[in-house]
Amino acid sequence: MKTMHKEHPLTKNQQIIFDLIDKSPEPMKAYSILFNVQKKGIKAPLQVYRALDKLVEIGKIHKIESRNAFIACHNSSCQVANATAFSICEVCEKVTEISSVGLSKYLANFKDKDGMKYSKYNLEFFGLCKKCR
Amino acid sequence: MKTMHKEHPLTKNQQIIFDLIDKSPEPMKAYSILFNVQKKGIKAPLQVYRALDKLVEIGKIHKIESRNAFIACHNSSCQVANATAFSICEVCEKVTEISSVGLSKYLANFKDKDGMKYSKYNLEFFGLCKKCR
DNA sequence: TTACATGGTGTTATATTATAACAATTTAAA
DNA sequence: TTTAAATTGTTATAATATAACACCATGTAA
Repeated sequence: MKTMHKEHPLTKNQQIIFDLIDKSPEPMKAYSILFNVQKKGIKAPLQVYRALDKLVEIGKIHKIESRNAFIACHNSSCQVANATAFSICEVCEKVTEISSVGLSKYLANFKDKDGMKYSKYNLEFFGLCKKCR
Repeated sequence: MKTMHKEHPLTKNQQIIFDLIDKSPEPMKAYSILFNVQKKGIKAPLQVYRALDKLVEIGKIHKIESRNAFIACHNSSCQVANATAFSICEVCEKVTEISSVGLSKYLANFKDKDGMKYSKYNLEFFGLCKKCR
């Protein structure tokens, strides 16, 4: 067996916000999330950001740093929470999580000149998606 | 001969801001830049952001997306403006630009399942630097 | 030369993204 | 069952970034 993951169930706010992001076909921004969950009683930015922080921490969602937006993890979750790669279309802004064994192996084993080894990485590719090409 | 780059000289604001970033041992944030150049007559955020945008565009500086901070390019500049990789220490926040031929070749040639080819990427590694280990 | 296109500047105002601080409550464990 | 840890709700505010508009400098074409 590889890694053990205690499956903490999500709290109410976390679940509401995860469900919303998970259903979304595109990355969602924090204040758009806030707007969408206000009817469910989540009224303040902090409530959103706290849930987002937690969801990122446990690997259920990822932050697309270049877009300040959040997307649900589609790589069988937690295992890759610390090793993320995305493709981003610069025209339509479609974002796709990349799952390539080759890529993740390569990056996980990458050592720089100082022999520094990394516990985590985030890679964002930019280009044109099929549709926009 | 490989690629031709017309060397547009920097404008006054661009030069002031580039010099500041270039001298800085660590990535600088926009409002810290603003504070530091106010004595030179740059008074508004927009003046800073405009210069930053341009400097990023021409490859003189890079944005560290996960930190919202800017660092001067140390990879003989423009060639790699669209292919950036950094190592970030999660304790002391030291950021170093990675120049690895292997890595950049690997990423430049990476194709995902859809055969999508990318014009650009940004990679951020996280870990502990020598000092902090 | 004139005109006109392009890119840069200066300015005010505002939008967007994110956190501080504090009190109350829930949950999980010891 | 009391204690520690995490979560919540709330108000206020910090930090990051852009919109809109008027003006100016420079290069190019008529």
